Amino acid sequence: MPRPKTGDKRAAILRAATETIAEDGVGASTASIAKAAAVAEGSLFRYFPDKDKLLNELYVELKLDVRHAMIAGFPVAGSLRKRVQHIWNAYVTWGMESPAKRKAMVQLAVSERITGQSRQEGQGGFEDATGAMQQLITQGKLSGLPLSFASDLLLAMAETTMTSMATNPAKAERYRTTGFEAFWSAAAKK
Amino acid sequence: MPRPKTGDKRAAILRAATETIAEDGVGASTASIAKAAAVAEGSLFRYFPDKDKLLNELYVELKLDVRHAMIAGFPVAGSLRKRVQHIWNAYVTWGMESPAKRKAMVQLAVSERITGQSRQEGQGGFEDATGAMQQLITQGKLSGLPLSFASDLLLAMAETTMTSMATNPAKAERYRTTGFEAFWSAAAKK
Amino acid sequence: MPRPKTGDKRAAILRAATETIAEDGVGASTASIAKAAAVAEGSLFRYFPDKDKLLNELYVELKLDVRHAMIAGFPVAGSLRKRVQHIWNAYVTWGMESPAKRKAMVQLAVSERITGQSRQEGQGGFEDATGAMQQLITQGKLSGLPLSFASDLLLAMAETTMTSMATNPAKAERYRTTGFEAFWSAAAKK
Amino acid sequence: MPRPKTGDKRAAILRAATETIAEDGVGASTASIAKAAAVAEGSLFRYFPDKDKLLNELYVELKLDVRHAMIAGFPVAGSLRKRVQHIWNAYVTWGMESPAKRKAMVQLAVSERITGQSRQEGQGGFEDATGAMQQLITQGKLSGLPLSFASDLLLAMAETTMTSMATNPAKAERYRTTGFEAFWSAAAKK
DNA sequence: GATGAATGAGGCTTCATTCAT
DNA sequence: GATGAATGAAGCCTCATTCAT
Repeated sequence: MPRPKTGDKRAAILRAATETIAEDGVGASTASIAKAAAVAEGSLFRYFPDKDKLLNELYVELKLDVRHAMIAGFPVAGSLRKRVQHIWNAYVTWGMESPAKRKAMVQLAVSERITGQSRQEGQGGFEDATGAMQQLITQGKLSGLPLSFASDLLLAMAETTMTSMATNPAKAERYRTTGFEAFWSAAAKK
Repeated sequence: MPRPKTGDKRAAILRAATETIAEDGVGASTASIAKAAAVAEGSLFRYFPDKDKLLNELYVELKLDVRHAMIAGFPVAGSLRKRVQHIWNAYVTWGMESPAKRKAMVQLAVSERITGQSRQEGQGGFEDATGAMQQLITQGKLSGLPLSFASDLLLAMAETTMTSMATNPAKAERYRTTGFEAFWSAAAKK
Repeated sequence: MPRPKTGDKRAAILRAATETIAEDGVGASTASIAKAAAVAEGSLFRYFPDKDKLLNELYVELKLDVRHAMIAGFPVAGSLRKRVQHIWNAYVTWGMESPAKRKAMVQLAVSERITGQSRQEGQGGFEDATGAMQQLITQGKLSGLPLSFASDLLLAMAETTMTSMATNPAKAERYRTTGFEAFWSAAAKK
Repeated sequence: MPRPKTGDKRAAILRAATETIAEDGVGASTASIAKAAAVAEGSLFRYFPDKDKLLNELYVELKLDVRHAMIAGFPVAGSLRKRVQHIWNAYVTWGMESPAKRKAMVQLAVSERITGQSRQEGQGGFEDATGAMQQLITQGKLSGLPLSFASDLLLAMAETTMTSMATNPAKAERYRTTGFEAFWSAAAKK
C-alpha cells in the first residue's frame, strides 16, 4: 500500500482555501492556496479536479459547517422564539468565531462560479431549523412569502449585525441581542 | 454647450463595466469591458489609470446613482415613516429597474479591491436620507446602534426582498410592501 | 491607427512552427515556437486562438504551398505522362528544397490534432493535377480505385524516394527518376 | 513452467501502450497507459526506466511482431513473386487485423523519440524476407537502389492500400490484390 | 514487488498594461 | 487623442517520475 491519500491534506487545502479566499476573494490563485496549505501546487489537483470544483466543494463544506454549529443544543421542544433565537445565536457565534469562514462564504455566495447544484446542496440538511423557519413564516408577518425569504433575511440581518459586532467588539453582545430582536420584530406575529 | 466627447466615452466605459461585471464578476477583463463599450482596449486606460481605479470609480458612481434615485420626490416634510418608505421604495425601484447596476454593486461591495476610501466616499452625500435614518435609530428599536447599522440593514433587507421579487415577478409588488413592513417593524419604535 | 498586425509576424510564426515541429514533432511547445519566431509567447495567441488552430492552419498552409509548387509550369496540354511527371517532380523538388516543410507535413499528417475539416481543405484546389490523377486512374491499372488512392500512393512513393535522396544526395537525381518510373509502372496502363 | 508474473505485467503495459498511443499519439500520458494496463502508475517504471525507453521498446516489439507474422508459412522455395506476395499479404493482414498496432507503429515511426539504434534493431531479423527483397531489387526495375528503398516502398504502398481497405471494407480484398500488383509492377523486372 | 500519493517543472493560455502609429 | 498590436508575468493545469508504505 502506498502513502494513503490523507483526509488531512484535503482538509488542509480546504482550510487554506478558506483563509486565502477570505483575504483575496475568489480570484485567489491556486498557487497561493497550495502554498498556504503547505502543499505542492500539483497536489491540490489530486484532491480537486479543477479550481471550480474546489470552490464549489468549499462552498458546500462551509454550509455544512454552519449547519453543524446549529445542531448542537438545538431546543427541539422549545418555543418558536427559543428555536429561532438558537438559530440566530448559533449563526452569529459561528460567524464571529470563524471570521475567515464567514468572509469566504460571502465571497463564494456572490460568485458566478458556484453552480446552482451546489447552492441546492448547500440548502437542505437541517430539518429542525427549516421547520422552525417554516413555522415562523406561516404564523408571522411574512405569511405568504417563500421559505427562502425568511432564511435569507435572517442571514442578511445576521451579516449586518456581525459587521457591527466586528467594528465595535465591546458592544458585541448588545448588538447580537438587538439584532435578533430586530429580526424577530420583522418576522414574528404581531 | 454639449458635453465633451471625452465624457461620453468615459461614461460608455463605466456603463459597459457595469454590465460586464454584473455578468462575470470583478474578474471581468479590461478587454471585455472595452469591447462592450465599443472602445479600443488601450482607450480604457486613458480614462482610468488602471483597473483598480476603474473598479473604485465605478463603485462610487453607482452609489451616487442610487442616491440620485432617492432624491427625486423625497418627502422632506413628510412623516418619518413616509420618508423611510421613500428611501426603501426608491432603492428597490432602482435595483429592479437596473439589475445590472445592482448586481455589479453587489460584486464590487464584497471585492477586496474596493478601498476604504471609496467606501467612505460612497456613504455620504444625501443628507435628507441620512437624517431620516438617524432619526429612525434615535427614536426606534435600534437606539444606541451606529447609523451604518440601520442603513446596512435596510440595504440587506431590500436586497433579500429584490431577490424574491426577481424570482417571482407576479408577486413583486406584494414583496416590496411586505419587505418594507418587515424593515419598519425591525427598526421603528414599538 | 496603431501598429498594424503585420502579416509578416503571422508568417514568421508559421515559419518558426514549421521548423520547430519538423525537429520536435507536434509536441513542440508554443514557447519554443514563439522563441524561434522571435516573438513573445503571448503574441502567438493573437494570431492563433490556440495551439490546435495553429497546427491546423499550418497544415492547410503547407498543403497550399505544395500546390503552388505544382502550378508553376504545369503542362496543361501535355501528355498524361508529362503531366503526372510534372506533379511528381514538383512534389519531390518541393520536398527536397524545403526539408523542414516536408518533415513538418509528415508530423502534422499523422497527428490526431488535425481535424477532418482541415484535411478536407488541404485536398482541393489544384484541379489540373486532380484531373491528371483522375485520368491516370481511369485509364490505368488502378481503375476502380478511389482518387485518393492514387494521390496517396504518389505521396507515399515520393516520400520513400526522398528519404533515399536525402541519405545519398549524390544519387539524388537517379532516385528521383527511378522513383517516378516505379510510380508510373505501378499506376499507368499496361 | 508458467511464464513469470513479471512478464505478464510487462506485456500488459506494452499492449496498453499500443492501444493508447494508437488513439492519442506519442503524447499519451504514462498514467493513461498504466490505467489501460490495469497497473499502478508507478509500476510502469519498474518495467521501463522512463517513457522514452517504453516507446523505443514498443517500437522494436511491434517490428518484431510484424516479422513473426511474415515467418508463418513463408514459401522459402517459392518463386520470387510468391515470396514477395507472401510478405505483402502477411503485412497487410497483420495491419488489418491489428489496427491499433498499425496506428501505433505509424506514430512511433515518425516520432523524434525513437532512436536510430531502435530503428536499426527494428530492421534486421527475418533473413528470408530480406533475401527476397534483395533479389527483387537486383533483378528488377529498382536495380541500383538500396535495399531499404524496396522495403520502405512496400511498407508505404501497403500503408496506402490499408487506408483504402479500412475506408471501404467491402472492397478490401480487391484493394489488397490491386495494391500488390501495383507494387509488383513498380519493382519487378520489365 | 507493488502501489498510488506527492511533487514541481513545464505547458497552454489570459490579461493588464504599454507604446508605435 | 485614439487605436489595437505587442508583451511577459502570472494563472490554471498536466505529467513524468519518485518514494513512503
